Amino acid sequence: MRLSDSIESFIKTLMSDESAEVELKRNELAEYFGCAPSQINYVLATRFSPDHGYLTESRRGGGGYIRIVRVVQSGSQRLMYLVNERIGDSLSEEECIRLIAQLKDQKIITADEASLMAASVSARALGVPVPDSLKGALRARMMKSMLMTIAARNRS
Amino acid sequence: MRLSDSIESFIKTLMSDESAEVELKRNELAEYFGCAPSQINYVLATRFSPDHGYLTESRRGGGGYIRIVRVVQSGSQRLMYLVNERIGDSLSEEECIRLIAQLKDQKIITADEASLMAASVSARALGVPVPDSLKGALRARMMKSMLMTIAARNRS
DNA sequence: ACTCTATAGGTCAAAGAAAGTCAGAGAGCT
DNA sequence: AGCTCTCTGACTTTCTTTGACCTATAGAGT
Repeated sequence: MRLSDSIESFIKTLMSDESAEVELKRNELAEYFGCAPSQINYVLATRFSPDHGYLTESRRGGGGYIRIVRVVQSGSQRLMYLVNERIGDSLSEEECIRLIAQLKDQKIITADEASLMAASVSARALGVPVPDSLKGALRARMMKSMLMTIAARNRS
Repeated sequence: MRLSDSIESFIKTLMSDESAEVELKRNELAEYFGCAPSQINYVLATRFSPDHGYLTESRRGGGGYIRIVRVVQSGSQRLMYLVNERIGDSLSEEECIRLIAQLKDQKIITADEASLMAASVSARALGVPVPDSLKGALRARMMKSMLMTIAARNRS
């Protein structure tokens, strides 16, 4: 069995009891598995990425930590479809507006949240000297990031 | 638990009873926590700055003190201040997070809206090949755009 | 009033404590 | 062999904590 797989399933059992969230110390975990600390980052990158349905946050320095949150759960089908399939590498402002409107219609987000999202991807917000192709990429990433956090809160 | 966190919450419980103001002795507090006095300044700087919604004043010499005041502002005042004065041409991710957390604490936005905003300005969302200086500019514009949207809806 | 001194608080740089990054070595397949 | 996935180690970045040195103020003594 691969080390990465062991670490992966170890983390998953820590999370299994419905809490869907773990906090761990990178160095302790590395010590426990007798590997380099950066191995933990590798596992995070290859098995706990947003595409896998997880969000991670961390803090450096004294008392640092890594927190992993599981996001995929039954209810968020529509959101995960958007994140993994519908939204590719680029979105126009119009496409964003359309998707946001749909989410509002489906009551996945509130009207206030919809206008917030629209504001963030608006031409006004992105009015910096950046090529249009990159703006599209930016919108796609922003939308995915926001949809993931919506999915994260909807799990319950 | 980090020392800084302990000191932070200690100060906050001192303030919690709606007085919105505490006065303390730097040396006494340091003694109580068994740390260097300058540790208190660190906590003040990193957790009780204006961005965090606090003002501090102090006096040296005999009978010296440190006073911490939680700033109370109406929602629209706060939003206008942020848009017109605090946010300039550029913001780091950390600054955004701090300002957003502040708005949530003051109940100007909901927790869900806060995480949506944080998601949109996160490094994950802005992870396209664009120079850092432009990312800062982008965050500033996105924040303003979103805050204006919030201000607009609150006027009703 | 004026000076002196004890008593606060302020600053800053350096050490300590975690986590992140990335290039390259190793291992398993086809 | 060549490709892809794993794994490690050196180096980087960020956050915390401490200690040495600096500055301001009140009050006592003259």
